[in-house]
Amino acid sequence: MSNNQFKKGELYSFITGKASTAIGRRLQKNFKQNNIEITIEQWSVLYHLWKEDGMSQQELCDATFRDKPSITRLVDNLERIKLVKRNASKEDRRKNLIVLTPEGRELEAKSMEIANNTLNESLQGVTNGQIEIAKEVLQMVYENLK
Amino acid sequence: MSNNQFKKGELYSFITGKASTAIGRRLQKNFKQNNIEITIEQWSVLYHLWKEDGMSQQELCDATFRDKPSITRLVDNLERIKLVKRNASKEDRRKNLIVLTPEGRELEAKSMEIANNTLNESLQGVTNGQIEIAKEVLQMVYENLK
DNA sequence: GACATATAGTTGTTTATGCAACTAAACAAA
DNA sequence: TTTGTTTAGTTGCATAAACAACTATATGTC
Repeated sequence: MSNNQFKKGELYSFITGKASTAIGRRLQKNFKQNNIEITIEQWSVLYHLWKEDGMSQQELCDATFRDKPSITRLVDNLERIKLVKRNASKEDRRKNLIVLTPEGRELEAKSMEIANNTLNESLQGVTNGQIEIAKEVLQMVYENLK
Repeated sequence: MSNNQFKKGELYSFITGKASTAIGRRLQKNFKQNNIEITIEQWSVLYHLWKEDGMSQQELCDATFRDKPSITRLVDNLERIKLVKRNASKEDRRKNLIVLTPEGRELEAKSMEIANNTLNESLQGVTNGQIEIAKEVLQMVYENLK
């Protein structure tokens, strides 16, 4: 702790500033330039549905680190622009299963390509080892605060 | 790039999810528990004013990685709760110099103590070296995307 | 079965963000 | 001085977040 002290000051700007979300904003910008009219928040939901269609809203909360109201509204908006649909679960009538529409499924290929390109652009000059450590730190922080 | 590919998938959740802002949210929670009724975004502005009072809004934009409308509104809110005041610059009448009120200055000691405690809590088990690398990665990403 | 409790999701309110369009002052060139 | 450009800041609009309060269904216990 005492050892960390002198380094912490510089961290505050990153934590409270917008630097940590720079990639997300660039991703959204690149989507727009390619006529993909969704927000990164919406994309983060679609991303998990592409891996596993028909997740419940609660599962989407856990996957995206968001709370329930946030997911409710993201799904609202995704439903409004017809990329997903809420299907009532037959096993548990409290649950909505969120399923992709054909339009929602169609977005995967192009948007993943843009995402990969954006990530390459963002991580230029960053080594694999550094990425691993940065990920570990984020994970540990998240675990510490859970 | 090709080398990074397999690791990138796991990154998307962090980038688009809320894990990267977990410390900020915990900080805000800890403020509230100590009856400090400000948001972390407001705190991020105050933090820079404590180091240098009388910054212009543009300087606050650069320091906090925020755009001008964001700072306009953060200063609006900080002025409304009487923690800062806008002073018109005499040298350049386009500029507002943002100065702390006595109430604003008073918040520094207690909130910095809470921030330091929160950071210690968040970074438990993370070594200095790891913190350094995580900071470097964030900095490089930010530079890459500037 | 009846009651308490946990889980899934929604709604209301306040604050912040991203983007584009705007005003006003400063500066530069002719 | 006039005209054009840059810089500082504001406003409008849509989306998202945090938090608390809410409804409805499921589950566990007696």
